[in-house]
Amino acid sequence: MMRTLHFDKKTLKKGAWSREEDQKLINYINKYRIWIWSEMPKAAGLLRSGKSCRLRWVNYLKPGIRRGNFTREEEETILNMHEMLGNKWSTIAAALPGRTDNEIKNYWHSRLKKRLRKPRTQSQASSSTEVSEGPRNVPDSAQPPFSVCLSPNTGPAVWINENQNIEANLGSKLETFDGLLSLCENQNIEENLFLENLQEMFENPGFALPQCELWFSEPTSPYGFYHDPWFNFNLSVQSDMAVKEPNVHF
DNA sequence: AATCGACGCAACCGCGTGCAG
DNA sequence: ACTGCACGCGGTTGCGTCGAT
Repeated sequence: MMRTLHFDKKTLKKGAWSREEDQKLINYINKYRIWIWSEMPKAAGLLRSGKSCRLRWVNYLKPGIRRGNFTREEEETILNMHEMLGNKWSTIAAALPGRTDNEIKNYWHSRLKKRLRKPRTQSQASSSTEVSEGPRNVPDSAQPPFSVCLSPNTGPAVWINENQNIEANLGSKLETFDGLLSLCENQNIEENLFLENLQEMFENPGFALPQCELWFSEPTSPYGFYHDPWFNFNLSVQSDMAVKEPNVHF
């Protein structure tokens, strides 16, 4: 066999990437597209490990990567998904088109984590519960009954919050708003604001569920870290990525 | 103007997993 | 079944920047 390493580790360059290195990587990938990371650095004329090349491409050079400030909606998607999933950065990144897991992870550690420790006002935070790493430390009595994830890949799934991220796959796909209503009825989800918003999306001709990923959750803790309406109803729709991105898989 | 600490971000490291031989 | 490599993910580090003193 086997695939061989092409560089002595001692000769590999580390640290910040130069413009020239970036350009070599971009040129190579634009030209050949399909590669084996461990072999491509040599072919591209780079004295880097495949790992380093992959990281540079995935986190920085890949087309479609969005940089700069996170929107409020993105922040809330991160907060809600982190509450449900914990430090599953790649999963969270999949719900935020153009954002990388590394960027989300950095953003979490540098900004959002602190926000969780600082409830906005005294009245909004009735307890002085310290928030730790991982899923938000919400008192059990304050947990919403469950959160729902609709994914074209997995089908609808319910996270039962009392038991922390236990997934109950409902085993059927939702392709219509009526289907969603049935789901909510079956699961005793009360109709409220989020359903109205979802209906608009289902009825939008440009909206095709198989190409979308929806995340939403029941209104969050009454003990509250955030009580604004935009937080209580958080929804991220990932409808445009599959449509706009060329059908190329790296 | 110089120093220092906090912060943000890019990159590295180590580990788990999957796969080929 | 076993071995070893590549890849992807999450944790961590280190450097550059900026603001306070």
